[in-house]
Amino acid sequence: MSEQTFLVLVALADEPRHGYGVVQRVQELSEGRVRLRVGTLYGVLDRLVADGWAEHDREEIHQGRLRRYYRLTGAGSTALADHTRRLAANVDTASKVLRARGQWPQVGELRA
Amino acid sequence: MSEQTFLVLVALADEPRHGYGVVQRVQELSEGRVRLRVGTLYGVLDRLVADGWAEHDREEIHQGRLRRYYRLTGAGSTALADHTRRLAANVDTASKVLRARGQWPQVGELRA
DNA sequence: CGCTATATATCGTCTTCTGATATATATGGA
DNA sequence: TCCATATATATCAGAAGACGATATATAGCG
Repeated sequence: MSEQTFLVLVALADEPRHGYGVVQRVQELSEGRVRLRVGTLYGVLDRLVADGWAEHDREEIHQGRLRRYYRLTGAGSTALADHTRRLAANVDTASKVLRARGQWPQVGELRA
Repeated sequence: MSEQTFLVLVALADEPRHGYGVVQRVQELSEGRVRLRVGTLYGVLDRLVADGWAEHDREEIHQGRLRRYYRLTGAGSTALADHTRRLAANVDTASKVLRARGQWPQVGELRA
């Protein structure tokens, strides 16, 4: 799963959001690192719906503009949890190797 | 950075390895989850060298078969550390949201 | 009146992963 | 002896996915 797809799932896990809202939320969540392009967003959203990980929520007219909301499904939530565990395992693996190279904080080092 | 590229970097950070050795190490590191195809491996390796994240090490004949070793560069090591921090931040972000949905262990829950 | 933000959607291109294929030697079992 | 499997390299076509560009349209601000 790409970082883009992952962050869209996190954004939707928070609460149902419309496309543009997802773009903004992803930017917030990644502290500005990931600026989701609309071309990417709609591709991701379509795939999530096709895979049963997200579904259409309501539609709203907000200040004269249409907002199409999406919400996370149970399967999507489970997939997100699974992937997060996978990422955590990778971080664990990498930090062990990096620690041996002196490129990762030793235990207690941050408190020193 | 894809999980494949990430795990190749981790495999090389450990010690210099040849192509086939990387495939095996990645499988170990991911506990069997990621089975790197050779088509993927050589593409990743070529890109790492082109980006200055890995470089050719020695060549050896081992039991009549050629082994072409690759080693991680300083830039590669830094990139790996950066990406690992990024993954850790994503895990942190996702686990907060999942905890609110009751899909992530609460603090202390694992010890209960 | 024009710029920026909000909001949707599509399309071609590029990068990257996958699966298939090719070649070759060593090892172990039938 | 023969065949399958493991080791080891490399290439190529196809598919998936991200990106940048583009299009359309309204609201708000200067």
